[in-house]
Amino acid sequence: MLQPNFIKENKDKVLNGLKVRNFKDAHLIDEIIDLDQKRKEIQAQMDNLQASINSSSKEIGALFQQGKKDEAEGMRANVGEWKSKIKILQEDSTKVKTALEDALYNIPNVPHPTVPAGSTDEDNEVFKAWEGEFPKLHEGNLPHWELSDKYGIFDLKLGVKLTGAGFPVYRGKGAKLQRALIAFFLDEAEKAGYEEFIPPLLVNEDSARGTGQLPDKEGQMYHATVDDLYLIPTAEVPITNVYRDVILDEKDFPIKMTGYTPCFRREAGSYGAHVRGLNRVHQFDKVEIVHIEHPEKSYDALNKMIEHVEALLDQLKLPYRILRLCGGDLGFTSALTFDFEVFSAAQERWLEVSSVSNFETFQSNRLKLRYRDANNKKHLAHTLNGSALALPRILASILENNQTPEGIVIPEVLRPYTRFDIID
RNA sequence: GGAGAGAUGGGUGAGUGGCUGAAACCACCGGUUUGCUAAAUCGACGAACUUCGAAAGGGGUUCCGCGGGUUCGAAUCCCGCUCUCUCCGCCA
Repeated sequence: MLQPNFIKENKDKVLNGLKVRNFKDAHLIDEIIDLDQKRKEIQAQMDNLQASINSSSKEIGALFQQGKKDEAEGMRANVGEWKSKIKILQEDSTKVKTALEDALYNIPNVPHPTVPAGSTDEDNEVFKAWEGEFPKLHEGNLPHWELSDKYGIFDLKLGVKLTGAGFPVYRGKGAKLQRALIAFFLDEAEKAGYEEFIPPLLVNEDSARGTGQLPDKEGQMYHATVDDLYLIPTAEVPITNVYRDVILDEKDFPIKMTGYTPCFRREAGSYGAHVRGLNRVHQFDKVEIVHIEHPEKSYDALNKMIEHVEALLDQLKLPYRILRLCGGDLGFTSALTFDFEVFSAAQERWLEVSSVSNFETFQSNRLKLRYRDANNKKHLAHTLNGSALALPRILASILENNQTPEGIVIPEVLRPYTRFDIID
């Protein structure tokens, strides 16, 4: 969520940013400025009345003590009048604040200047193309879901029986490979200086609001209504919320956290083409990395996170490319996002496996995540996160790219974890 | 799930209707002192909104778990909620 003052002071910048996103409701900007002004005016009136009440109350107390009841009674009448005025103002104030908040919740983050204009994923910029070789597959190669059936790696039909569509059951060497990937990703994150967390998989409304899943993406989360908790769609939510309502010291930066969690996404309305196999599921595993940074250093941090994800893909020897998301494809809360796509050779498709974003102060404003500078002034910190990495599509591309007539060859870096080198 | 107790500033903890944004102690920070470490001593020390100011800083309002109520006046009284702790039950 943007701050009203920021919007007021950077109106042109905000409007231009919204244009890059193809954002239609630009009128909300003026509305916000007006509502905020109105809010201040009402508040000032209320404060003045309250100040009068407070000082009168003191006098009344003194008068009673001195036994001057008549004078005191007279002042009580005034106070009563002021109180009813405040009550009326209070209602206005609530209305204005609600309207202001609603409007603010509808303004997405201002894109970074390097974000290209555009409306769909076709307008994303290829930031780094793949310049190496693409895997050459043997005759009769198969997409990963058929490989899975052949070798017994994961079972979607069994998932339907146990839960429903989109809940894969990994078994045998498939399960071990999954565990190996998680351990590999976590170990690499640890080497890069991230502290590992195992957070709760259910979060409360405050947390979901803090990172911006609510109210924007309510329909994407599973909601356990009896206890009013949400299944996390990504570890970003609990891990970033560790620092909700925290005032950091400048020297605490950078804060680097990682965690493996299953992720739950309803993916409402996204059935159809290209969702076969593991391409899109309701529950998947992911290792997430989160940075909390000083505003001046957050883009350096973003670069480091990109390098970290690249190193993972290099080590797995998967062909990948990096996209800089255009305004239209950029997430609501993000200022700049790079997507990583891995080439899955049997489907001959690029599959998104990671998304690395800088949210600048958009999340920290909701989170009330601040730091004190050298002069003891408080400022909002910057938050960033990225997948490092999301498992299902990595698994899909490993299966497809590494298939041979003899079986599926395990990438070398994973063998210490799997303790087998082929699935046959 | 049943019974009871509690929730005050970074921590411990006082405060039961006005003099309390909040004692005291500890921690943190700044100064003085000291052969070093330590100790001693003095001072500053919460947050949000807002207003004046170039800034330093000053003013107003709000905040003692959250929400509502009583009252001229609430940390203090009343109601609802949430959470924590203790005991019992159940249990990986």
